[in-house]
Amino acid sequence: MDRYRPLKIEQKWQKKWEKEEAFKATEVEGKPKVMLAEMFPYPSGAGLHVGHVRNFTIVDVLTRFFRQQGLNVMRPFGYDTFGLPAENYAIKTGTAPQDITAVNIANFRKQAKKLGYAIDWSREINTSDPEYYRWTQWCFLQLFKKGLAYQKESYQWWCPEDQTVLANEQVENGKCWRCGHEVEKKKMKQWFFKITEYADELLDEIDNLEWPEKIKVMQKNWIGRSVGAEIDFEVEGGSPKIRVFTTRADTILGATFLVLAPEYAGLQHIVSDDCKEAVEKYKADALKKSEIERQENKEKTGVFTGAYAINPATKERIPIYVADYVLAGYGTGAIMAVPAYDERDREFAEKFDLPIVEAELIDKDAYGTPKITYRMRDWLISRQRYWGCPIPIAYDKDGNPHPIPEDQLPVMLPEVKDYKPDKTGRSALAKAKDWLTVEIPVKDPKTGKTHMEKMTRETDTLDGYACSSWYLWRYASPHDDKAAWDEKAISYWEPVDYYCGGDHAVAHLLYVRFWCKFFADEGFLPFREPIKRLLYNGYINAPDGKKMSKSKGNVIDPLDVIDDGYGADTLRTYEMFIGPYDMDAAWDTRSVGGVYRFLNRCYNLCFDAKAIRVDDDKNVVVRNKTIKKVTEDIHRYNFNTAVAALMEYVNELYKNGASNEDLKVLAKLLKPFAPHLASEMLEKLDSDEEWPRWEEKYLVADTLELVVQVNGKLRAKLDISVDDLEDEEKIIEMAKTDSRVQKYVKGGIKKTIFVKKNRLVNIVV
RNA sequence: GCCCGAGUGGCGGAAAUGGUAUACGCGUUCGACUUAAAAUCGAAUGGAGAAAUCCAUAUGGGUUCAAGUCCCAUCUCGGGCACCA
Repeated sequence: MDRYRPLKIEQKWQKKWEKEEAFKATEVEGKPKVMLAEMFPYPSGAGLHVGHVRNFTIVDVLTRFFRQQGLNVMRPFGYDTFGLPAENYAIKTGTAPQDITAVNIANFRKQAKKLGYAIDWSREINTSDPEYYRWTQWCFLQLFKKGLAYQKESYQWWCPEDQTVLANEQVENGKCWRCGHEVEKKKMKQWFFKITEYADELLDEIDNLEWPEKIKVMQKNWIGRSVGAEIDFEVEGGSPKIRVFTTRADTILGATFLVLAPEYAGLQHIVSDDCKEAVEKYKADALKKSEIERQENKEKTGVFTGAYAINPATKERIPIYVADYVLAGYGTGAIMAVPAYDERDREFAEKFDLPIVEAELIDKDAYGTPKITYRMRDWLISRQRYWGCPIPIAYDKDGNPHPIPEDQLPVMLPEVKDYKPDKTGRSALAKAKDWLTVEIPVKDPKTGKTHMEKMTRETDTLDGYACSSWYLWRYASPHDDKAAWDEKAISYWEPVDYYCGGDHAVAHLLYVRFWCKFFADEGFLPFREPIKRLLYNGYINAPDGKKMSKSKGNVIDPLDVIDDGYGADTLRTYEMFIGPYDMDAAWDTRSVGGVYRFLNRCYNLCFDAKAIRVDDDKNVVVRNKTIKKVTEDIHRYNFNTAVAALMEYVNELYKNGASNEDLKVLAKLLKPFAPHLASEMLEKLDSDEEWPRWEEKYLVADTLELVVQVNGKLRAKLDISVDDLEDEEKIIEMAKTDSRVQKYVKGGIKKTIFVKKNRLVNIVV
């Protein structure tokens, strides 16, 4: 008998699948489809890590499971290639990011093939391919046309290390999500997408999604809808009114002062002359403070403006302060302080010795107009970096932005020698002098005639999240040169049925939803939510329970596991067996060996002819139970217990022998997890791969085990026939008279309880 | 501080709906095969006890014939948000 040689088997099947294009997906009218995808990876130089393998294997198990059930399945693949690591490497070495990316993609592709994934390789996409980003630019122009891509001058997060602005979602605890450097606030003119336009729908539709509750809550909190009111306060001395936002308009009788954010527009008109110096100094200090300092020091600070407002409810004169605990970007940047009802206002009042009035509550609509405010801000999308999708905009001599005409797309990334941003705060694109000027057709509003005008190109590139906001739709027609996506193809395949990832809970997963709603409104998409079901998988940590990292030297390389002789099937099956897919798990090298032993046993069962037996009642029951358990477990994403059920089945077959049908079923159920070995087995058994069905009538054996409890404690187990289960009196009599039960019930029986479905009797004494 | 999760053997973890706690795997121990080792196969394995039995699902209460599961407190760990008016 030949022994199990994973690498040999795996090579054989991978070649076959490649040659046959075995997983190519085509639309078949009227045939039910399933589309699955993982969050496409950033192809780093380090290659696949065990986290990728977990993520991709979950998708692959479902892909193969649905294929075996005869559904029309699409499972594409792609690479999210724009981003800082490639650019930083380019700056350091002078190598073009295009070249580095090509090498990394080739490596990722080779590794993914080595894992035997059922990918339709004709649907491979890459966001930095001009054929792809041409359509990213097209998407931008649609948003621009509708005013949802716009420029605004305001204070923005700036990373001094990476020399670029960042979106709110990319600032973590006051630090840059990429390099970890502390971020600063800088007043700049930047591009935004108006995601707030869709805040209500993004919030309201969360409840209808089959997504993990955790992610839904995070998105809800991120959007942060507050229902309240805006109230105008007159300022003494004829200064413009101050409008505040509050969710507690009913507490207005207790409003004893106003507070403005340091960045409040029009602050200079309010401040009295004798306070000007102090206010200016406070404002300058506040802007200088880093976000970390602001977060760490929650001690209230502030300064009096010298001005007073009139409380419209009490008609009292109340002082106006400036303090950095009021945020410029939220509400109106001004609040009415009610120290009796708000903890922060009370702290401030106590520190500055301001009155705290326990006033009665009034009708909330008496003085304000209803207003809804969101915590979410518009999405800042311009980056002062080279390695991103160029923004298809040019400026005329007055600095007005004009869209690059669609027929001139793509705006190609120019070739440059030095990828470093220059000191002016502009990206390296500014160094491509020839590229910088462009002629754009402009329509004269008076004559209606079109003439060509020389303009200067935008040198910012798009946030990488823009590129990943529509890639799922590109999968429907990945080589389409007429449109970003084909209307017919997309209405067949999408929305995506299963999307799997372990990151981007708010950013990416909110942005795709936003773009989907926009393009649905424009008539380009026939659905308003892009992802039906989301599987959010956990991390795999090092054996010591800590995060894997190069510096700690605790990284497990999945390719090493394969090449050590365990093979891809063991690696895949192990990562499914490691624990519930949505929980973090620690790598255990010895357990990998356990899974290998299991697959080895499967191999031996199938290729050792001595094992063959004929079907009888007993193994048919076990077989049907296993089919049911594995099928239901995969439907519930309980991949770990599905593998455990297969192990139990194999143990049973080892003990009692396996029939031909037993082996076929084993191979079919195993295929989603260990496709190479299962294919080898099915070939030997001369069998198709069709997913087996179980029959309820085979799930019941003739004799059953009856559990007898006394006061809820297990005291005896009796063998009874199936027919006896119908006769409650007989069952209870059998239970009572059993010798093991007898000694506990001498004092008399109060009552008995019979639970038929659990085959259980409880005797209460 | 607020909002989510989660605490079960030596370890990773099982147990939809309250109904046989500890499936499956690792580890450990013993046995078979072998000159020997590895591999493989078989058996045992929550704790205490000679046994009958008793005690065990973070802790303390409660509901119930019956609680890992439901309710109320408390503790610990992980994640998210964090002056959002």
